[in-house]
Amino acid sequence: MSKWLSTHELRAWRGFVLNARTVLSDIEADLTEFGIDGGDYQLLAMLSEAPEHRVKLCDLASQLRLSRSGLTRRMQGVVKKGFVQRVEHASDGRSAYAELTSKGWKFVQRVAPHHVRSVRSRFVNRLSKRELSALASAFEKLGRHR
Amino acid sequence: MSKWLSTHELRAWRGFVLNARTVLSDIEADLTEFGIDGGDYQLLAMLSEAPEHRVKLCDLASQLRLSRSGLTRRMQGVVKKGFVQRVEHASDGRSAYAELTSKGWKFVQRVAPHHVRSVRSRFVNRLSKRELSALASAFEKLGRHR
DNA sequence: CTACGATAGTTGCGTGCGCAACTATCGGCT
DNA sequence: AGCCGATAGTTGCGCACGCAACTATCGTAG
Repeated sequence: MSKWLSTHELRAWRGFVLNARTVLSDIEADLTEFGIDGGDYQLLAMLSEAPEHRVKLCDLASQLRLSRSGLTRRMQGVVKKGFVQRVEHASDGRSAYAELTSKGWKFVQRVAPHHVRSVRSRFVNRLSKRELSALASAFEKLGRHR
Repeated sequence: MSKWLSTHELRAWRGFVLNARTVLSDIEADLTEFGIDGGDYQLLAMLSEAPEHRVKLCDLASQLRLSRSGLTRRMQGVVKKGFVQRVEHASDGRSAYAELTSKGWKFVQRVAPHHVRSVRSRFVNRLSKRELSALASAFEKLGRHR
């Protein structure tokens, strides 16, 4: 294991560190016409896929890779927009749920196809099948270590 | 081309969007003991590799995927730390260069091996050769579209 | 030479985030 | 029952960033 990165290793790392943010923020920019940003979309997407459209706040924070305080502020936004409501936990006075409202659910259904097109044109369609499946397994490995 | 993402496509996209930031900030966290963050390191690394250790500010901004104002603030930090000096352009009164000081150069040489170890342990070593080369070509493609 | 669009960099402002400190609640141990 | 560490969520604060507006300079067309 050399002191430096090999050419391949460096290309992968450099490409990743330089371009990852850019791709993400380009795709995020396509959401602004709907009045939300990427963080809001991720949150709504998580709730959409959850049973009963609700997730405990602390679980939501870790699924979204947000700090607890970060999620608190995220929630303020989507609650104010009427897409999510806070539901107190029945038996645990500390916890609460985030629950998709029907307005939020309709909103996701309306926006998702546009977002999917955006992800296709800026990400999926630019990559080969081989690259896509390598990325899938790579980021699953990288995410597992936590 | 379906309205939705296939399983593979979704795994790649979800993995990427959820884990990319985390990996980056974990590696960034390993730099705090040296008193800099990832943005500073990238800037210093760019200068280290440039001829004469100097790059025009506007080129530096685009290489680092920073806005011009973002670079202005970055520069304030590394200049104050004494790692970089600003050099006015001789014949163009608008432009200026960022140039690595000898202190900055020594600093990079000292920190780089630790950073490489960090990148290895949190990124390179967790991935297979196949995944690495797929990532390299993938992010080069994604970066080219701008 | 002058005028004007383009380019380089800075500044004011708003935003999203993490960290640390705080409050409130829970659950186990004695 | 009472205590205490762990857990859930909020708040104050600071930071890095982008956008838009601004200044200064450049280069070119007339």
